[in-house]
Amino acid sequence: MPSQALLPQEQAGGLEALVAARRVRIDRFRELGQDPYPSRSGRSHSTVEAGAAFLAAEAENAAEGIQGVLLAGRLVGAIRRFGGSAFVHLQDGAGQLQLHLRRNLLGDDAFAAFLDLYDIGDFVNARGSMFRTKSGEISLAVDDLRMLAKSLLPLPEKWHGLQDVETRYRQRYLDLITSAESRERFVKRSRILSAMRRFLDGRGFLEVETPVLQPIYGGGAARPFTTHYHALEQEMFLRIADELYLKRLLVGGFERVYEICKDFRNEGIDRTHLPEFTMMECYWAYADYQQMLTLTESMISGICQEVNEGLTVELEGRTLDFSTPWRRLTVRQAIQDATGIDIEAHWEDLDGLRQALRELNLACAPQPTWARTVDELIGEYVEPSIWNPTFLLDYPVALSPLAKRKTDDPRYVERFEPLIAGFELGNCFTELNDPIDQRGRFEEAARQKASGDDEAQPLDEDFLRAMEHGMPPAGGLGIGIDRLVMVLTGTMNIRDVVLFPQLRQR
RNA sequence: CCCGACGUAGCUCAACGGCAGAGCAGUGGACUCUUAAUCCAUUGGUUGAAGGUUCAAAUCCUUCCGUCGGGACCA
Repeated sequence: MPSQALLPQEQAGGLEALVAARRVRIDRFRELGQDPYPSRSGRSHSTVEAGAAFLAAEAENAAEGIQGVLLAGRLVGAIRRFGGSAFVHLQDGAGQLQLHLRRNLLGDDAFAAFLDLYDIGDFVNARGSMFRTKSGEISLAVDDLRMLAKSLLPLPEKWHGLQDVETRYRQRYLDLITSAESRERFVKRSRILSAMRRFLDGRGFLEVETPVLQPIYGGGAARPFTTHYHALEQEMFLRIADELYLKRLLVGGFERVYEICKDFRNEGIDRTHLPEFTMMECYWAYADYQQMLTLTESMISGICQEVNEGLTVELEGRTLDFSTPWRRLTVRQAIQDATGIDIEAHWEDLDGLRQALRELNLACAPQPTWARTVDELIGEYVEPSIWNPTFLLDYPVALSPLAKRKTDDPRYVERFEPLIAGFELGNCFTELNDPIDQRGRFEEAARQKASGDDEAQPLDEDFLRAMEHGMPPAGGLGIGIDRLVMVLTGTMNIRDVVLFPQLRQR
């Protein structure tokens, strides 16, 4: 047996010894004329299909009929050896199934080879017949076992799993192998995305792609990542939003468009922010923000119903209720409820608003403009007070350079944000399509930038030219996909819904 | 960027100024229905890195690296 040959390497100790022992086994496979990394494999059933087939046959008293089942997957957990037999679980993309290996079924040589040459973590083909153990677990009695891919490094321990947060992010594959919960969360993320695409496709929206690298960034307030494009010898920005390009498509005659893509914002990381995040933006010509509101409500509640088979989600021990209709609340009312301040009493009066804050002893980081101060009040006092899905409506025009004014009160714009679990899930407004008003708002933003607001958007002449050719009235909506996945999966940290969150390079 | 906590065997964790340990995994052995298998034996360490204090440092101090939490910045 090859175990004799392991002794010298064993003295090396630690991980090196574990790897050295497995390398010896790879050599042993080759000495036996077997390829430890064969190109061909086979499969007749997934683990779940095999279990289902067995149950169906058992119901007809024909359980012996399930023979010649060929599984493919990874050995996981622990090998439970009993001299002449052994148990181990095989995990594939669908689930797990227990394998029972017996000397009298496999033969002496094959059984010895299993004990000596196979490790937890290896990919194998296992062929056999289905049966139920004495303790009732549906299992495969293996009559042929083949190596598909020998592993060199050990998997995390079976009982505690992978606890180290950093390793879970840096080596996500280990997290996925050992944590069914994590695996299911990412499966659900995928289902949420496909449900959203089905919803939008079903309403006549066209999925499009727009530039990630942009010569001028816009469509939001954020610091961008910058890069240099050598061939054109010019500075470029990674997009902070795709809004201005999607609107160009409205100008071009597409009436319903959407894009699901990564946006990049050069800002800090916390439970609800990552510098690289996924956004869905959609634009609907001839619709306004009220129609978009209905669309948002039915889309998100519909997705929740579809992926969770219900309208409630448990998050941090509390219940989120996605039943429609969601609560509606104006910005003015929400700020008044949360702080006692009526923003109309200090309209576009930065000093007056600051004075009111001081009088009420409200902690609020100093902001360079009136608009940013109102924004700060929403972020500090309104958002944390919201739990169930709520539409925050009607923002002051100074906060929203791309939104259309309300016809009955031009101090405000037709805009809402859906708030859930203390944070904003998205942003929506009736899009500004008056090119003269749009130019004025850009110029106002440029003045704010000059007066210290380094997040204000730069003027985009090319976009203005598009709008000057005529843009239909439209509603536009953006939904933060990562945050949507958080609330629909009951996850309180955005890093747990992103497969490979950014970490500092080590 | 600031404050705090943490970093020990492949994994999960002890030891908190006095010989660096356990469980799991691994290795050798017993065992043909286990599922955290059991039993016997056993390998495995630059205690994140560098420096300092001390007779003696995983432990105390300094700097650096990394992660987490909070703040700052920020949708």
